[in-house]
Amino acid sequence: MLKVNTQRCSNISEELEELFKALGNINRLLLVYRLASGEMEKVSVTDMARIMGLTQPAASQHLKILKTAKILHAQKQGNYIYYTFNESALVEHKEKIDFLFGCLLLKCERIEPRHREEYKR
Amino acid sequence: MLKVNTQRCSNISEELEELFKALGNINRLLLVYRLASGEMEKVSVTDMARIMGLTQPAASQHLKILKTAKILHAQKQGNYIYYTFNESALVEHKEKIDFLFGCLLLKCERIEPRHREEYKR
DNA sequence: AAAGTATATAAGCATATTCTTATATACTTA
DNA sequence: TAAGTATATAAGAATATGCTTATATACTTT
Repeated sequence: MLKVNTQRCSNISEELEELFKALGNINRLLLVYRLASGEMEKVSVTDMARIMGLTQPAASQHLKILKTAKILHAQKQGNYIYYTFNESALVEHKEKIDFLFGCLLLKCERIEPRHREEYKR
Repeated sequence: MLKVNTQRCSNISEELEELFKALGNINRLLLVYRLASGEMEKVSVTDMARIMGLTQPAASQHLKILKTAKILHAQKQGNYIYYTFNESALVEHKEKIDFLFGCLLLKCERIEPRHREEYKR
């Protein structure tokens, strides 16, 4: 039998829940893609509001959620607070996702093919 | 400059939004971990209701969300409809996540270290 | 056929999320 | 100092999510 630490799964679940919730919003996810694509390397509240067609408080609230979930972090530069990727935290997030999908895809391989036909009611 | 297909990012965003929303709920995420850990290899509505302490309709609704997001799929076996991992879709989900985090972590490396000190208001 | 079991769905309530407007704070510039 | 700019937060409205109860469907067993 595949041995997996159940306690670790439970802890990681709570940590991943926040990450998935933060990324489970189209405005936040599109912003992350803009940063990831290299289109822009940092974003201020004003930038996000303009780019995503949001009001300033809405953008501020979205960036706060991304910061709390440790996807972005804030750095003051001149007159602006720029949000950029929180590299160290993102590496940890990726490790948790890889652990989950690793277990999960390994598990798929162990299920017998004869049980795989889809059931449609 | 790092070249990334912006249209692909936009399409993947909408696909990933549904995945992240589906996984951004503690009951659904814990269930996925139970399946991923090997603790159980399939789950019925009745199983989920019992295990997670939910009513039968609540479990049915959660499993529907996981099915719609192509994380699980349904297969009838005997008296039960069992939900198991949707392997082919999960492989695609993982590729999208790897694409996002790949761009994103690559982007991190390009940001100069001097801009990395955290700003706390 | 009637009763029991598994699942799904509808409708409504409770809570959470996302937005808005209004306002506050910090800082910069005229 | 006063005005302007960037950001945050508070409060409330609109919408979405997650639960409940009630009921329907499909199937199995007595």
